[in-house]
Amino acid sequence: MPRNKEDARRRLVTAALELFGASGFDQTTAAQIAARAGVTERTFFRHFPDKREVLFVGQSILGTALSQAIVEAPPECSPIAALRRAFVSVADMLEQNRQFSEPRRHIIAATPALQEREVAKHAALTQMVAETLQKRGVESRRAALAAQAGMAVLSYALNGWFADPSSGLVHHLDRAFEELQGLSSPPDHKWAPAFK
Amino acid sequence: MPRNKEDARRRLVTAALELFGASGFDQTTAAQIAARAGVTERTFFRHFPDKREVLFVGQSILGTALSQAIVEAPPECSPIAALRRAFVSVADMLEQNRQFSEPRRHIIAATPALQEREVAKHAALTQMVAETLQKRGVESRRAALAAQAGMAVLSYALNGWFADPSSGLVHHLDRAFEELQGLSSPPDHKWAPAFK
DNA sequence: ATCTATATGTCAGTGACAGACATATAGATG
DNA sequence: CATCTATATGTCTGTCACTGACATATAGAT
Repeated sequence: MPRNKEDARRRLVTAALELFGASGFDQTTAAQIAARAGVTERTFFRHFPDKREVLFVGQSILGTALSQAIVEAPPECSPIAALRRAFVSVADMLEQNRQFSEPRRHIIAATPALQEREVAKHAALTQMVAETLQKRGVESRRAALAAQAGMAVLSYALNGWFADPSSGLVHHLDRAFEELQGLSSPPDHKWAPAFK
Repeated sequence: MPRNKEDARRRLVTAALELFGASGFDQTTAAQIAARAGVTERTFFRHFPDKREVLFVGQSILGTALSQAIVEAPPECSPIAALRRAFVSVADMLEQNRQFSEPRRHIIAATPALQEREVAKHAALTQMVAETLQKRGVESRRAALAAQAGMAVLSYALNGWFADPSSGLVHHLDRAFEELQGLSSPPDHKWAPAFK
């Protein structure tokens, strides 16, 4: 086999992360990333279909893990309950990657074009979750609605966890699902209505 | 005042819609759109920050209409109830634009780059909705969750309405909100659990 | 009739990305 | 050990999205 492909990929991701963090996404050229990684611009675009994509590796891993967990949830689970189990099952993986996703978040937060891509990835993941719910027998459009509500809960929990990592991600997930149930209650108790 | 600006805008949008529909988004160049509209490529990019944006005019109108309706909902409304009122209040506007949004949907459905932009616009709208809910006194992250669930319901209803325009959009909205409530019920009654 | 603000034209340049073709290297094969 | 091969990479060239700088045209105010 030829020159080490995966290593070049890793070098490209690392170089991109560093340059984006230092100079910003728009001010960093694909050629610069390639140069720092010791390859050519053309090689960069052989590894990633476009400049943004270098920041979105590993999304597919999360997707397949989620899919598998959803399928394996007990059949008597409601759609939301199945999603809850799945999210808890990948919490560990997410907590592991925190050191990588932390700087990534800052770069994305500073770049509209990257936010657009992230939102799209989120939507794609949601789509995959919806299709997996269908395999459990959930009707198509109902599955889509459940997936969107569930992924909203996941984002909610992740935001809370990024702000406060001291309590684990699982704890944030529990609270977030309780919030979803409380959403239709009148706004009397102004703060979280459903927990202690 | 100088040459008619708004008219050039409209010609550009029309030309883009026609060319995208005929040849596809990727195969259509910005210069071609400009030529058909009787202006220069440079002028195209003075009216639209990028090539995709020509298909996303009028989103801001919907946003402001939604915001206003949310603020004006009775204070005793739950977040979801406030959103429901707001959606119903813009249903008429949406039904009016159907002839425009119909071909637009097909073009977007055939172009990943446009789907990405649409998802982003959807997210931006959701963000605006969340911030408006906060003005009603809904706590920040709870507002975000409600906005996402609510916008999911809106999409659900719009999809149903596009597939079956015979019953009005308001009817689809009613059904969609009932679906949201039924999401946490066990999957016994396989079809919509909450209505008649 | 002139004057002005604003829309548009013109020109040149940068950078993302793709096709075509050549070259280099790790490992299989003899 | 020499060769051979699949695959990764380099090189070159081209298209197109998008931008800055500067010139020009036009509808309306004076």
